[in-house]
Amino acid sequence: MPELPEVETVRRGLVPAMEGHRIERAEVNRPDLRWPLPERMAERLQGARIDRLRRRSKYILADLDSGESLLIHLGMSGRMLVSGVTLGEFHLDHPAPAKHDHVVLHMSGGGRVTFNDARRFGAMDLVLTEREQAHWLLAGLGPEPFGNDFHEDYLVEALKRRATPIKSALLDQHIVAGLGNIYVCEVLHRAGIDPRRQAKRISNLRLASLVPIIREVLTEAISAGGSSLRDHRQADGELGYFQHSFHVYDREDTPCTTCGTPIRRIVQSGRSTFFCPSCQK
DNA sequence: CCAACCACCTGTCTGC
DNA sequence: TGCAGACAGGTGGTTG
Repeated sequence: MPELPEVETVRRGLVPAMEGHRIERAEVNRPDLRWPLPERMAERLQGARIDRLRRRSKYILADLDSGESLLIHLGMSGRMLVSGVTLGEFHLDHPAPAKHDHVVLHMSGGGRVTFNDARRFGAMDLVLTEREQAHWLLAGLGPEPFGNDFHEDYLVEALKRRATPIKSALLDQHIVAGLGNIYVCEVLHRAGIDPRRQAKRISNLRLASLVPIIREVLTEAISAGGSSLRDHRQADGELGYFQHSFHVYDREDTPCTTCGTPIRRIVQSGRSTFFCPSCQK
């Protein structure tokens, strides 16, 4: 599922079940996700109250009253399913146990959060909240797209000597955190930039234009509840609908919404890139 | 610094 | 229906 808008959507979906509630019991069905779960994770979680749910890049951080934060990454296929809470008029019933339900958090208040991840590229760890910035998974991350550290001068400086294709540069989490394959493709289409172009061969003006475009695309995607590919659902079971707003991603051979030229698919550093060969120069 | 690969896993779809 | 192969929203790592 998860680029920044999907992770943010998941975070918001988890709030009613988790924030302000205690973890009565942590059920661990598989201790090996992408990496082994932290030592004694179930015991360290049991009884802890979750004071706040935050997001950093594509990570969710659940701050516990024990002074630790539970760090969650969804990888490619990870999902967080919420049940046992009432949202407006709808009660979310507990689902039947499913294949790949690796961790289940039983919350006070009757809520339940199920981490399901078929491919097990996802991860969880516990980190001291006040030291989280030094955590090896977070330490190297670039600025948040919506943060004050992400601005035109920063991005121009970060990109203007890079020989790598702009597509690869924007996927690089050291440069800006949170973009993934979908949103990089969409951003470059909106910016009219050829994904194959070397970052350093793009004018400062055009590089700077990426800042507001990145924010626009991500904002629109978050408003839509993210993108639901292949029927992946959000935390409350709802489908995001930003996929209906894609201009290039997963649209190979369909006409460009701007000029009608067929969208092309190429592979860059092992990932599919979709772009309009006519609008993007 | 960078490109090109590999690794980690499972599920789904396509073409034969 | 079976089967092989390609592909999937991520990311850490090695090699040249």
